[in-house]
Amino acid sequence: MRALTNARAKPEPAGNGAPAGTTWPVNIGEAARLSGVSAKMLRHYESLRLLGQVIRTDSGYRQYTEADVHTLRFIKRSRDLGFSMAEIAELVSLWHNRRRTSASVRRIAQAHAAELAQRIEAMQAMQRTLQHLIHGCHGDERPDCPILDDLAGPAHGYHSAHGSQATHPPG
Amino acid sequence: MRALTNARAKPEPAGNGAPAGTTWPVNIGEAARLSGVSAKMLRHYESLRLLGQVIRTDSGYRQYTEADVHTLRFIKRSRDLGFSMAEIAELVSLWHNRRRTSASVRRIAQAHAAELAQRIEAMQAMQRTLQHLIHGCHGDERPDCPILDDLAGPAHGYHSAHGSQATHPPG
DNA sequence: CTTGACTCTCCCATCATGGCAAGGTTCAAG
DNA sequence: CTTGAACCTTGCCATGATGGGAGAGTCAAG
Repeated sequence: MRALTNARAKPEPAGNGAPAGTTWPVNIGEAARLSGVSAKMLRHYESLRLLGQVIRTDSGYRQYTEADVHTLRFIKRSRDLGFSMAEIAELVSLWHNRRRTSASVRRIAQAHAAELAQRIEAMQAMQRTLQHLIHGCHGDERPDCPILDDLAGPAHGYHSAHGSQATHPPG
Repeated sequence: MRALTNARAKPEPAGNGAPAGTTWPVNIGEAARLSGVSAKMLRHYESLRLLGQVIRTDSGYRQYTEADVHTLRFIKRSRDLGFSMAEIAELVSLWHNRRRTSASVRRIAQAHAAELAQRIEAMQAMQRTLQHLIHGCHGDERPDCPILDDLAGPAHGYHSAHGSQATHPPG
């Protein structure tokens, strides 16, 4: 038992973005290399139904077609833009659906961008406070430290903006 | 068996930030309320050795002192600034150590701020690309969509910045 | 046939957090 | 004293995306 179940007969010329001498379909390692996604993740994505059913050889090896690898690149690029797997599942589905509307795609992107903006803002708020605290700390060998004062202080929510007093845990 | 192992005898006046009639020590629920950290997390932090050993009643209930709650507020504030638990462990340790140097505290804050900056920048890069793609998508009922084109395209790394062509999965 | 590279499936870990279940404790009201 | 509500306990499982590893099977070249 070692004949391939599908394809592998004709070494198609490959016109996508793969190295010249690529013969399709490819094993998981090659698919990983071609798509920039780890083999581990390929299996994971498959379990999430992002790839449709991947064909197998008789011995159970996964065989990825050009279309699969193209989809994997799509997924990779989407991940790089921060989309969640759920969102990517939608995007892939829309990509495959020729009766999609660009509005539905745009909606997903917009929602993601909005959430991204929110997270960025939250992190920037942290950043601002941190910078303020860092700026106020002399950073020498002495123990007095406005950073600890702020973390410990009841000077809560805002940055307290004045010199340090006692900064030892009570008790 | 229901006498308390420790304390609870004298209702100390409480001079920290707790509601007026608070008698120390308090149960986990009250400590959670006072610190803004969930009871679940209190147990978790304890398992991470952030609190020292919390005292118990004979029946096993945790008893939090004012100092404990103060530390919990410290932790909460640190979490709100995005510090990891590992970093917080260090910060708490420094806070308790009166031979600390402010430099060591500052170093931790600085490192965190730097990582934060990096993550913000990465997200902003995503954001920029997304905004660009969203901007280029008319968002109507037609299927043509530069967003999908980009995700699918070999126009990789950058934003391709021109109109859509074929955007169907190959095969 | 052996060897090394590759692949398979499972299970576990991350990090901070939440949820649920089954059982014990406390305390006030009846 | 009993009962019930509200609280507490431990323990396990789940998240989301990813990595690591074990143990076993497969493949191609020497």
